Order: sequence, then C-alpha cells, then structure tokens
Amino acid sequence: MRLSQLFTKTSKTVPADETARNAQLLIQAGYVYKVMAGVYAYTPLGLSVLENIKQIVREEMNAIGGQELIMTSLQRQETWETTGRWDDETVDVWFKTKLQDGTELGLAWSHEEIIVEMMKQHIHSYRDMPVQVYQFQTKLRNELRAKSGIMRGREFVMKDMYSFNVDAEQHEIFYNRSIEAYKKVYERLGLDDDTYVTFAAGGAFTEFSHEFQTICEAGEDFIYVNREKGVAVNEEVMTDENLAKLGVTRDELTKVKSAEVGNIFNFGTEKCETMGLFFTDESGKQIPVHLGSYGIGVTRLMGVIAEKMADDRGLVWPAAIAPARVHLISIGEDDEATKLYDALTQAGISVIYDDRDVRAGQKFADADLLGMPHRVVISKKTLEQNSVEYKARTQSDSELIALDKIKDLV
RNA sequence: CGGGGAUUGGCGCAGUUGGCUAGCGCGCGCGGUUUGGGACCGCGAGGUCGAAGGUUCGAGUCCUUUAUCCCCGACCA
Repeated sequence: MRLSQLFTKTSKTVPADETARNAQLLIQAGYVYKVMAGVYAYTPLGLSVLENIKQIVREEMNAIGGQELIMTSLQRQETWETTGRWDDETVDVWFKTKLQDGTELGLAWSHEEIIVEMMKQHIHSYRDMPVQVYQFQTKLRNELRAKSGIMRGREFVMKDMYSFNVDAEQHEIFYNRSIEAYKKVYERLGLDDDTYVTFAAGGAFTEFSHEFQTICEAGEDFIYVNREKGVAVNEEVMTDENLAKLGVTRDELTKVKSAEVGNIFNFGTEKCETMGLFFTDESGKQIPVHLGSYGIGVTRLMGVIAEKMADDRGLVWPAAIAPARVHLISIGEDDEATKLYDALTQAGISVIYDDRDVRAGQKFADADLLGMPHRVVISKKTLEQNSVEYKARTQSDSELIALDKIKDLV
C-alpha cells in the first residue's frame, strides 16, 4: 500500500474526547473512526488488523474441528421467548426493532438461542455429534455505558463457537481442546505471557467457567494471579472455599487489573431441553443435547493489543497482525524505493510505502505512530553505501543493511 | 441509571464584569525558499459558537429546556 493513496490521514493532535489510550492512538493513526460512543468504524488499516486477528482465530478453531458459518443480526422474538430471554428485565442490553407490519425483532446481542434453533434441523441422532460451529459476527448490545475505546463497545465483533455433544463426558473432551486452542490464539497474538485461564462464576451447570483474562490496566476486571502455579481467579469467585478447591491460598495471589478476552462456558442440557433440541441415542431414547459456548472478543483483543504494546510514540503491532510487515520510507529516492517496494511485494512481503511528498520528519513520526514491525529507510545517504537503513519498531537505534540482504531480514 | 466534567472552522484550544466585522496553533489551497525526526516566509479559503426557546438596544458570554461526548460508580449470559 502506498501511503500517498491511502485515504486516511494521521493526526498530530490527540482526540480530546477519548482518554483510553487504544482509542486515542487508533483514531490518531487512522485505524478507526468513531461514529458515536461505543461504536467505531474500521478503516483500511484497522480492518486489516481485525482480519489478521480473525484469521488466527479461524485457523485455531478450524484446527479443533470448528465449522464456520454466519448467523444474522435480525432475530425472531419467538426464538428468545422459548427461554424467557426476550424480556427486557431479564436481558437489559437488547436493541429491538420492528418490521413495517409491526412484528417485533431483536438485534443480535448473542446467538445462543439462534444456533440451538437452527441445529434442531440438523441434529437428530447421536451419530450427528460431536459437532461444533462458530462465526465472526457483530454483536449489538445496548450497554448502559460504553468505555475504554474499542474495548467495550455497543457494537463489536466476536467469535462465538458452540459445541453440541451427546453427554457431559463428550462435552468435556471438546471443552478441554478448546482451552488449548485458545491458548494458541493468545500465544500467536503475543499475549501469552499476560493471559491467564481464569476461574470465574460457573452458572447453574458447573462449578466454574473459564475466562481468558489478559493483564491490562485498561481492563475492567480484577483477577488474582499466581504466576508460578499459573492459576488465576476472578474476584467474583474469591472465597476461601473456592481457593481451597483450586489449591491456592489467598496470600499466594496478586490482584491485577485485567481484560476478559475470551470465555468458555458449559451450558449443560438445560437450554436444549427447553428449546427442544433432542437427539435419539443408541437405545432409541430422546435425549437433550449438551451445549457449550466459546467466545473471543475480536475487536476487544485489538484494543487490548493496541493498549498493551503501544509506546509513547505510537502503536506497536505484533508481526502476526500488523497491516504490513514493512514500513518503507523514501527520502528523496523514489525511484530506488519503488524498486525495493516492488521487489518486497513480489516476494510476498507486505509493505506500507511512504511515497508522499512530505518531509522526512513527518514520515518518521508517522512510521512510529502506525506501528509496523519493521522500518526501512532508503535515501541518498544509504544508497551511497548500497544499503538501506533498518530499524525494528521496538528498537531505538537503526542499522545499515546491504540492499540485497534486506529482503531476508524482514 | 446516580455523580462529576465538557461541547466555539477538519483537529487542538482562547475568548475578561454581556459590547464592535468571533481569535490562536495545527491542518488545508496558492506562490517562494527549504529538504534525515512533524521547516520557514507571504497570500488565501474555511466557523455564527451542540440544538431549541427566552432575557436584553445588544448574547459565544445570562436564564430554561434538550442532545451528545468523556470520567467515576452501578451494570456487564
């Protein structure tokens, strides 16, 4: 991508109506555009990051047998009434609308009931399971208060997966595989050091659910962690009784602020029973399906990564999700720079090429702000030595690299 | 939803006890000089001051209502 062609512009000033670091930087760098509180549009650079995160999640979900689909944002009232969750008193984040004939519709804040309804058409026998499906979908939630930039919005992208199993035992197998898959996702995103599988409130069916919490000052949860034992506990279940079950004591744990970047949940059979999702077992009996739900907040993850990795000069993206690997700067040597741009691009290396007719200082400042992992500068000075200047975004000093070596380096 | 703060060109801001054609920086356009960490000079375009109503000879400044944004709290299967 040539920066001269990119329609988004960077801003020298920090937006005054944001205090969350992720929102300030993402807006300043032109990754997102704020439409209203808690509602952000993703411009080409931001969309690129989002898609890269999704791709990592997708690969790991596929690896454990997830089948991707996409559900809808418009939902039927009747579907939610079967479980009593259409009521605004029960679910306080509903956005609702109406067809022109007056029929009430819900706007998707979750897809649990929807997927169960759909699976009634596809699951009939024990032979049809195990099966798990997932989607990346926009969730619409009428939150009382949006905050922390893209980390808690009223409209956000979530990966939600659902598992359908014949019994608790079969469910357990996939549930455990999903924990491992989630760990891989956070590892690939560079968050594994600070992300904990956290014991949280389990609901009606299990003692605990598992949250994936990333230590982050801009988060809204408090968890208690023990790094050595790799144990983390959500504040909401911090009782002596629970701690004893988990084999830790209060004084071994440190309280930290964190952001929930994933949650896996065992629904048991109640929802399927209520909604009429039954299968026939080997003996011909009708049995309710055992349901599991597995979420990852994709846009929130982007916010957490922006928040955690940025420095005082701007964004710092992990190579795995950066919009491009290389930020190429030409200082008055557009012909040579264009040659290098073409060579790198043809080698399959994604490049943001600053070919704009602006001063060097502005190009450097924007390279820092935009946050690609590798910066390559080509100028008269470097060409005299048949080389380019290289600097990783996280380094403070640059080095000269021979022109024909740079491709291998990045 | 309770409490606090804010709203003035695209962005960031200043506007005395109400008083003249509403300013400044950045950005933008044109011309020129510059060219390795957000250059400089000159000229220029762009706002009726969140919205509605009111007080007044006169309102960005005062009053009422209202919308939106941010923060703290409550909430967050």
